[in-house]
Amino acid sequence: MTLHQLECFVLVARLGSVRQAAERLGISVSAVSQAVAGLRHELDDALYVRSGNGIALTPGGGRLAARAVEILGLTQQARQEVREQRSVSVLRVIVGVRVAEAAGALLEAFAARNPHVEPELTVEPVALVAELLRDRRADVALGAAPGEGCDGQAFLRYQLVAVVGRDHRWAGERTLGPGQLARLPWLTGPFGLESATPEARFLRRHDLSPTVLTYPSQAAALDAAAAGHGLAWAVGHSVRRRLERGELTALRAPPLDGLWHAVTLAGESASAPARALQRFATTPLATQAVLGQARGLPPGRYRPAVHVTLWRGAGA
Amino acid sequence: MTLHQLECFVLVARLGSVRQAAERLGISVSAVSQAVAGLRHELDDALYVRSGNGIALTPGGGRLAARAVEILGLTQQARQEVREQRSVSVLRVIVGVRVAEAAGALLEAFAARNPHVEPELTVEPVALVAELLRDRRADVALGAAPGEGCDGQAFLRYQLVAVVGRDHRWAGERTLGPGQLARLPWLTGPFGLESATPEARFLRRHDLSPTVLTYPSQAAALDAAAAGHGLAWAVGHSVRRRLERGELTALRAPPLDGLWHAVTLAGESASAPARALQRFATTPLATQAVLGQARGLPPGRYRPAVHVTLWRGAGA
DNA sequence: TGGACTGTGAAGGTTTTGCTTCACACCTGT
DNA sequence: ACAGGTGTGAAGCAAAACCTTCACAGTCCA
Repeated sequence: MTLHQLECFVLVARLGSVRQAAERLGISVSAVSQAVAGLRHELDDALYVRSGNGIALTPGGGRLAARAVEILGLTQQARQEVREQRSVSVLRVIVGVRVAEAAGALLEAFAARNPHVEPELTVEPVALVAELLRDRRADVALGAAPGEGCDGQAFLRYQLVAVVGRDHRWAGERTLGPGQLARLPWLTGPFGLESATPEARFLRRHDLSPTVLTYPSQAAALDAAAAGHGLAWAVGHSVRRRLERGELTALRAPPLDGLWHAVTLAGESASAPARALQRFATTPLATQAVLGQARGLPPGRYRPAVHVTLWRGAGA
Repeated sequence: MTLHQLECFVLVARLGSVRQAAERLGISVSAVSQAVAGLRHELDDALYVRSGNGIALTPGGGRLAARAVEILGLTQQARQEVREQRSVSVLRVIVGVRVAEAAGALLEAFAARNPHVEPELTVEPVALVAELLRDRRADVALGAAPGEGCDGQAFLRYQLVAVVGRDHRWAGERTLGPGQLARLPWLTGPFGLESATPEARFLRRHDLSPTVLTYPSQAAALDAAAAGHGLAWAVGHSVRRRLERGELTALRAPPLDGLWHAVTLAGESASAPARALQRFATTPLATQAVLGQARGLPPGRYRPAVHVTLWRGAGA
């Protein structure tokens, strides 16, 4: 698979015709056909079939076209990024869903004091975080406890509280045991109940398995809890205001404790900005940013490309 | 720029040493060095500098390494995706932030009746949607009115209402004119106030420019409005329950009307699944899914890779 | 100050890529 | 049936990609 082959194929897929693609590229029809033939052979998929007066992509061809466009877009982006902003380093930070809200404020504060660093935040399943760090897909991980080969620095102790809607029949009524908590549906963020989280450990310890419902975001799961659809675990300080306003009610159950770490690769492998963020996370300034209310930013500060795949297939 | 070159460079960046990269690849040191030299020349950046007993990446080198890992990961993913699930077509759907919540339910309903199609949802700035569709970065766009060369099908009329917190001094008090609305801060989702939205048109019509604050998600902006930080525009039916519960209050102001479309490329260019989704969007079933309360899904249905870039630089 | 080590670059050879031309198979519409 | 179109594959050739070897310039350490 070469970029050249992908370029040819994308054009064929776009224009729906080998001839037109060849014309556009200024080369012969046969050259294009052969480039695609290379892909076809390597991937063992027809990619497209002749259909009447043109071609029609196979499902595999469609998938390849989709990814190929992304790949070519990224190469373009890479070229551009390297050329521009030569003095600014990119710092790739990954977090689990729960840390994500807090991480925004933390990175803002960090970026404000480190103008030569551009943080880039990606949300991933907690279980993947260590692997992504090891594969150099990211420079710093926030949240997960450090795995082997990694160097972690604890920066915030937090409490998870179980919350339900205001009018829930259990609201504030009495002290609830583990078994009772598991009788409500548990409402979670997009990755479901992740096994590395305090609430998952809690379930394992008590050998319980409540119904789990996933929502496209942590905020949506909380809204669903507020609407009375079940129970959600939230970081204490982040829902304090909503509890005060009475939109949510904390259940009388023992809160779960957790500890967030700033993790980098061990030893020499970590970059200087990565170390700097790790150090910064432990400062009072950072703590203040994380604990503070979510504040709006002037426009043009976020450039998110949120990408959600509705995923069919056997669980997992 | 070839994939081979990127592979070499990524390994050098990871291992921090040309020699080790060469060893790992089973080729000579010089071969690796030359591969990188190709990139170096093309991108006009040193990529790394010799530093003591090894190398240190330049900022540009760091950026390239980051993107290169993504690119190589995508090629891997492409290979795998084409091999697996030969019978399932991927359908790339793009939406603006506001449609995003509703689109999840719609795609779920669509996927349930079209087992051979796997929808993939991406959130993009409204202004880019038409361009992305034309560039074949997506198969269907939901929300934006159809541009030229596209084929749009209106499927839902909605109302935007201006909401504030429960205890806001303006809550339910009197009828508010445009000028008064603009005196509050407007709280928006991640892309800020997008010019193609009804509320932006409203502002242009009355030549107003309120303070705008952006939040990392639409839900976060609404939460901020509930907390009294300003005004947010929300799709009427999606906040009905929160209004009933009194968490939010609708201002007495004329609501703004909008119309969502399902847009594909015109004529033959649209794929069969794209057309199918477009047709589906206009059915009562789809309407019901969109208007219904956000419901939780069984775990393992979402596979989001949310990716947020904190972006520095001159506005825009 | 050597010696060991690291990365760079030129020279040279082999393999692969990428292109064109040509022959051919297939579909379409008259 | 036939011409006009489309995509495929073999043959051949020029260009490049890719590798190795070798010479060389820095850096580190005894």
